[in-house]
Amino acid sequence: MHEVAELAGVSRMTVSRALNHPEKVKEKVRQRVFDAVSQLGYVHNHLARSLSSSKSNVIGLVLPSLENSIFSATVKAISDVLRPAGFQLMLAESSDDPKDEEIVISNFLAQRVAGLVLHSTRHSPAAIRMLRGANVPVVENGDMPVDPIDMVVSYSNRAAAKAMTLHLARMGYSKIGFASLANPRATERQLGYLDALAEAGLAPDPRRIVNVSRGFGGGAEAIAHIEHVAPDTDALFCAGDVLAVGALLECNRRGWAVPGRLAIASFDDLDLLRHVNPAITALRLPRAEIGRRSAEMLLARIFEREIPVQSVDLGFEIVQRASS
Amino acid sequence: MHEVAELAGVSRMTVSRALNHPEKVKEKVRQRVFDAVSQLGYVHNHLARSLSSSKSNVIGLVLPSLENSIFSATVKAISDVLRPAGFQLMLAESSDDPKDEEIVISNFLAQRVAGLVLHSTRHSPAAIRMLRGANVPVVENGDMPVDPIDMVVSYSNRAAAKAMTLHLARMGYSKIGFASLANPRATERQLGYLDALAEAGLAPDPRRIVNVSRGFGGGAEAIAHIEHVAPDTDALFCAGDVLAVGALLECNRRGWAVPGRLAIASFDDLDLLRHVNPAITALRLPRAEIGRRSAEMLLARIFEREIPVQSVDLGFEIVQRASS
DNA sequence: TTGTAAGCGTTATCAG
DNA sequence: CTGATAACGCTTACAA
Repeated sequence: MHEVAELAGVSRMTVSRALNHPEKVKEKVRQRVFDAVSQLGYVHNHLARSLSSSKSNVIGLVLPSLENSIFSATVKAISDVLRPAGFQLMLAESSDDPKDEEIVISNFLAQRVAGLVLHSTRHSPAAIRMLRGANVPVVENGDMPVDPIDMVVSYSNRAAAKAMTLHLARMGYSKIGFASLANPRATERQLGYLDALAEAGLAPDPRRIVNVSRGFGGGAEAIAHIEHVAPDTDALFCAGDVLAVGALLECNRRGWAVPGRLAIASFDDLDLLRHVNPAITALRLPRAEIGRRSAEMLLARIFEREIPVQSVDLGFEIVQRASS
Repeated sequence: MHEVAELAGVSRMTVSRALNHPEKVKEKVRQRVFDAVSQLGYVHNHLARSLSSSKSNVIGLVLPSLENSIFSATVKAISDVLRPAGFQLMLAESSDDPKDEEIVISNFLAQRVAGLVLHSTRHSPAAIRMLRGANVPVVENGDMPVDPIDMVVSYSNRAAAKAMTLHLARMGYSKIGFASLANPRATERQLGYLDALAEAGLAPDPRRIVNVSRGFGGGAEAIAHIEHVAPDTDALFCAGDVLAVGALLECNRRGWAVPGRLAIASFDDLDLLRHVNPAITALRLPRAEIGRRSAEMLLARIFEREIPVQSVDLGFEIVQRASS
């Protein structure tokens, strides 16, 4: 920057201003500075800038898993809002483990991120303490938390699962099964499923609830479980889209009619669900909208604009298709 | 850090040492420092650390698209190598546009990233100049580049596509079509497809080459194209896994026998390909290995260790399944 | 509109 | 093994 200043015949301060607030520098000087910058191939040092101004332009995002395609819509949406504002995205994985999340958060705070998006609502006490102490804007994403740290943009897993189960019940299915996964969001969904059974006056039957592994294979596991343990199950609600597709493909393989032999419904609506045969009934969740709103709320807070609400429940939508 | 030093009764320098090189500080002092740190809830400032030491602990990753699930295996693998080494991952999207990539790279350089992974091999001249000038370790990923910037970990799109096409030819298919996408990797794959036709003595037929849109819908578009423009096509090689699944599902919908009416093969091997009916023949690419090796090479360079090779071609594998 | 001086929070360097 | 001092490259606050 020193060299740029010399070449442009101004002080370093003027270079800084030309770079950060071009409008505060006379047109002619600004041009000289920009010319010098490109002539010297000067690259601004954001580290020094952030340190000096105590304003960072990095946002941290913590995802339960980097392998899950479900989150890519959220990531993309966040990134799309951040880029034009000149912010960068830092990514890390919590593996749904509060201890791992705590480490990741502490690293992000050490990087002095300007804001944080956490795709989870379960945090270690230490993590919560750090976040509150750091006075950094935080958006939580994965569910509607009971005791939010700061801002929230999400939907309720429990309410959504309940709505879908009730939908199946209203369509006449009375022996509804649930294929679950080992993560806190799936656990909430299972509670919603049970809520709905109670409300619909259907007796819950533990034989119809099965925990399976992630991925398409999990869906096949669920079908095998139904066949052996509760063959009279007439509908299967899957805690994840990939599971639902796996289950459907397994039914196709076995020649089970869907929905004749078994109806299938999915939590979350991947594009794929519309393309399989039959297309799968699903909960459409506003993944992209969640990312967009999260980033916008963060930026609003960073620029000290008013934010209308601290907590946004974006809801969900049931998409009825041929599989139920 | 000042307060930590006071509470521990040492100088700031000793705190810094206790944090960064614990072994260089007497056990007793170290303990006092750590106690003070947790008592005060002190969070190390990596910005200042990086500025002062001119060593950053952030790696930048540029992906063509944040929405493509194909890349998640690479991201995950990179992250898994980086975390234990204390490095963070910064993410950005190039949209396969060299101009966008240039902006993203310049932002990363402004953040003083310690290294860069570029999932692309086409860069703007300005970007190349910046990278060379910055003297930052770079790994290129999406293909084997003709003129690498620095290090390379990849496979050859052209060679892989050629191998798969030859494989189909050897199986007896003689009217092989190609469903392509509008990105540089798909373009290379198309060249490989043409290479193979030439080598197999099959005449290339432009009617059998179709550019489709991304996603499952693109696969259906390809099938529609074949039906109307080149109905005697006996095998379809898809430039992407999602395309291949879309094509297969569309065949199922139309009642086309696969591979009887049309064989299908995929570039890239998603888990899903094994679960559809019939399972789809695919090229298995070492996505995770690419991420792992890329991160390892970057770290080796950063720590000034010897790297055995600058450029690694990890190859590919043909997985023959029921669809061909 | 531009410049001067001080400092952001850390670490490199060298002395003790 | 520990401490004093001077950077690191920029911006804030104020002065001209």
